[in-house]
Amino acid sequence: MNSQAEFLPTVQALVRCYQAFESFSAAHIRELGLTPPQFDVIATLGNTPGMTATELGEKTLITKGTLTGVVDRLADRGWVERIAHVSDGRCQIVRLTQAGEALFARVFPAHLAHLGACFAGASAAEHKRWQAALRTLEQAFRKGSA
Amino acid sequence: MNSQAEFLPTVQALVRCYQAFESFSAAHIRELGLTPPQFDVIATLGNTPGMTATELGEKTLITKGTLTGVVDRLADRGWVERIAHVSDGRCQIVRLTQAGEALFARVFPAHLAHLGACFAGASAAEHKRWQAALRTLEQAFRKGSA
DNA sequence: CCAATTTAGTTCGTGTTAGAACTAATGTCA
DNA sequence: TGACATTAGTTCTAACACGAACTAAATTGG
Repeated sequence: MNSQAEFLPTVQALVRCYQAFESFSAAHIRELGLTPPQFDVIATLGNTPGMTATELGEKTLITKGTLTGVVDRLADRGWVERIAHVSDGRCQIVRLTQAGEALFARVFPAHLAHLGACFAGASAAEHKRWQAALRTLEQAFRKGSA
Repeated sequence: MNSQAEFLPTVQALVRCYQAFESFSAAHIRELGLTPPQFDVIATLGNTPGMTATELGEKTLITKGTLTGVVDRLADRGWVERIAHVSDGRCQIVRLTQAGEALFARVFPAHLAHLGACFAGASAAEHKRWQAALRTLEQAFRKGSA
């Protein structure tokens, strides 16, 4: 056990860093007329032939109950469609419509550029450091939950 | 501009790390009978004489519209109370009740211990590395949004 | 082949989230 | 002092989050 909660600054730094990213990213996504989960779904479906809802949920980290509603709203706007699975009657394939592909082509590069602007001065070595730190920290939490 | 979106792995690592923390932390908080924002409020008010709702929102990163509802539910359960500010009629002080203090004494150390278990093998040097990385990364996002 | 279990997705309840519009109290400044 | 702007908090809407209960379709074991 840790004596004096010396890990608290680490946790706080993680939360603050994530919040900074989230608000920076979400503000731009909203300008594009989407919510963050909607953008995630569009970005995940882009350049694919579609996938099952379960698979989509795993990639976007959206739980299945929530995903139903997100896909509903995207389908209402004509950006995605649900298609019956060929061999498994329980599954359905979610994929972009033509309008969805057009949306993807418009918003995905724009959002990448928006994020990329934060890293204009970052070296490859710095990215390595960030990734190494984040991965060891992630492992600490996964180890804890095992 | 970055040539090939070399920053994407960094962003993905951040999101994955945060999600790992969040799900590990939230699962325990729910076992304690609270939601994460409720826990944040209780933890922030603990060992203080109370504070204004605005100040509480700044510390917990909960926006004011949301905070109204969170404090409502905590007040319904008798853990916090709203008190008129002495000199400023617009403000109110939110503080723990006696039951709230007892709750704080029970859940705050328990949750710290839960989080601390993740870091049983982490050295002080490792914490320094994590914090340094997270702070420079946070700065990148804040610089971007400036 | 059929009962029991598993899996995919929806629905439901409670709570959180952001932003915008709103009310009330306070400050500012000419 | 009185119009004007600022600040604190609430309310409202649309959407998301999670877990649990539910339906339907597949799979498995005997």
